[in-house]
Amino acid sequence: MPGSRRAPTLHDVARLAGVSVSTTSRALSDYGSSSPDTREAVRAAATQLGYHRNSLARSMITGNTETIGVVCADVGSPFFSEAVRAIADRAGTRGFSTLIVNTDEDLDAELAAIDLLREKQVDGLIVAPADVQRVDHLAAFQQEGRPIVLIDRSSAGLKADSVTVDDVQAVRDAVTYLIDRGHRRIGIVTELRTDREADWASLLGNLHDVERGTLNPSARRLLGYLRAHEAAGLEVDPALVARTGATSTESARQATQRLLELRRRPTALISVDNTTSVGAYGAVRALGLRVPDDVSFVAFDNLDWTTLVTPALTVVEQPVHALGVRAADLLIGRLLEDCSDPAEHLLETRLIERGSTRRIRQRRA
Amino acid sequence: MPGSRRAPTLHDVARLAGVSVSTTSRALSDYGSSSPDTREAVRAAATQLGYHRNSLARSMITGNTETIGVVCADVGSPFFSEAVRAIADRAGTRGFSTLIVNTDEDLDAELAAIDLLREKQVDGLIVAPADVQRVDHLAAFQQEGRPIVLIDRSSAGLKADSVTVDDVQAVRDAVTYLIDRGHRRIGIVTELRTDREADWASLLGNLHDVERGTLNPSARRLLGYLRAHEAAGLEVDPALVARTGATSTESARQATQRLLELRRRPTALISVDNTTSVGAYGAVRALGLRVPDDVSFVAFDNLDWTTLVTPALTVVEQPVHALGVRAADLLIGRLLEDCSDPAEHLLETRLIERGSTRRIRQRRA
DNA sequence: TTGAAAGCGCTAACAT
DNA sequence: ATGTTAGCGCTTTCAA
Repeated sequence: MPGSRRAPTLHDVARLAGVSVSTTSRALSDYGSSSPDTREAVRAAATQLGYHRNSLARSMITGNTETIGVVCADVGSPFFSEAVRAIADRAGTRGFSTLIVNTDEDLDAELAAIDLLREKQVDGLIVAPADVQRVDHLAAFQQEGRPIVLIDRSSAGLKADSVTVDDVQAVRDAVTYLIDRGHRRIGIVTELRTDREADWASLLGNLHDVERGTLNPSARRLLGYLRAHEAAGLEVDPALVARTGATSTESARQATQRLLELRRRPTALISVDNTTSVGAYGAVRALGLRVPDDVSFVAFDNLDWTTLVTPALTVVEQPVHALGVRAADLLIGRLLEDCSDPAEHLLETRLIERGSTRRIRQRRA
Repeated sequence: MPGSRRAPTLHDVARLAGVSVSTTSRALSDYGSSSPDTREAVRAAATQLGYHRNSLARSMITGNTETIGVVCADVGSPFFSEAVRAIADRAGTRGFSTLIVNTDEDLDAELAAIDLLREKQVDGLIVAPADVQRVDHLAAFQQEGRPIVLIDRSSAGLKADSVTVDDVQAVRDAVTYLIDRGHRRIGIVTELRTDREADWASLLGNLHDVERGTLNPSARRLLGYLRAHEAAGLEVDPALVARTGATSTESARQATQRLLELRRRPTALISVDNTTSVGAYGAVRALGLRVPDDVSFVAFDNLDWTTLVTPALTVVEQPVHALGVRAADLLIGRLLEDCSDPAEHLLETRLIERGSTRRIRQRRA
């Protein structure tokens, strides 16, 4: 590189200012004490040389980097990008930087990410774990004295703060909303990656034994769907659960398409996140179905586009920005002082009624 | 924090393995040479202690952190979130971490971001400058021997690689497409922040003197609009340029609404980015206008939702992911070896025809 | 208020 | 192949 001259160090500034390195350090970091005169002189020397502190060296001594790591599935997704935006901003105003790693919900990638971030000496982590049941690596990280805050998911296996929405309740409410409007065949499009989750039928038996923090979000949301049915005394037709195995709109589209081609087509559809919303709505459109005349639709997440389609979609809104801010605040709180017990922080969702659902007359059974 | 015992260092591992620190370092980093036996012993000791290297210490010596900084307006936006996703992934596979800072297109925030990243000793920067005309701080950063790659915008004031699309041409083509289909009153919704840009009428005079790298993207896209008209021998009615002063969909919505309420309403509309697309399309919907019967519509950026509305929108697609990958590769290339002259890398856009434009019969003047 | 000296955890010459 | 030594740039005792 051109102009690759060595960056000026404290030493250089000290020499120019005619004082010692330690005095220079004090004058610049205003810690300890230094006379106004020296401070002035040092500052002048620093500017003259274009000095910038090397925070690596500082971190080596202080033991913290003022950097937090964010580990999530995909910063490219609407959910995480907004959350990360909130995290980075909040952290920034509180003096912390943000390192990002994507995992694509892959556990191995997550392991590697944690290792990397540990080596970079991040002070703490905000994580959306790929699998809330496999969190040993996170526990190990905590054991090293570095706090973790979970976002979007909580884990029964980890004593850590978590910032989530009550998604079981959110979907339960949304499905109840549909049931109240006469819907009896409600399709749900959800992502179930693990075998245990895919075997959701087994959850039906012991619906209430399912602990918090043992299911990933989309499985939890399915649980909300099941509970709504149970509460209404309705059976769930397994055919109405469209499972996608991977995080892709295309996969969701296909699963939804199969659902909508059932002989007894569902009269309503609910999705559980951005991806399934886009995929499911895409399938509805591809089949030329009218919303809400042919099928009612409730989407998860209040994205821009849900107000741009006709009719605008009724959605379950998550306070995404607030989730990020809260996660950042919790983590930094722990870093700075707070030694209270970890807690689960639940933020409120909101069902925003728009035009994509309609009341239907129940057919007789 | 519980379990806050000091993390094991090379020293600890060395002692346990019964060799010197430098041997340990060599064995672990496989640099220099070490016998298989020692390597084995050292590895064992390391695992036993749960040793993890401190890359801060390493960076202090090697002089690089294997970390790149990304400075953009908003990781929460569809464009940057996808670009950042691509950057982080590519960088990750090449052994680099990614620090993110948002600027909201604010120059002061950008200045602060650069300072911060410099202190954190990032090896290089990928930047979407808030103002392509004010890049002294970026030049200074380069002077310190650290490379910068510009993304989404190039700057005449900076000798740096840039990865962009030819947005002038892209919009010019899109507008020409509309003109060819008989449109004579084409509205454009664009963001012009600087006075110079807002005074775009002056650009009309010396259309061809406008250098690359002196206009921000949305102004460049306006330029494409102007050139298309010029090439077709058409006058531009200034009333057809809806200016939004800030990056917000609401601002774009309002500007578009005013445009659509003109006595002589435009027969077609083009937007210049995500924000203006959402805002403009929202205005169309709010006014109850039909696309393309009442107004044709071409959106910039091929977002999910553009295929979910009816009819699906004709769009100008940018290869967002590829922009990110290329930017990361260029930067890392510079970091590793490449000393060639900086270049402007133009990736191709594509006009994807869908159903939102129609051919109209020209009214006689 | 200031300076000298120690050292954070590691790598890189240089000996051996 | 291994150990010794000397730092990287900074903060932080401790004495003066």
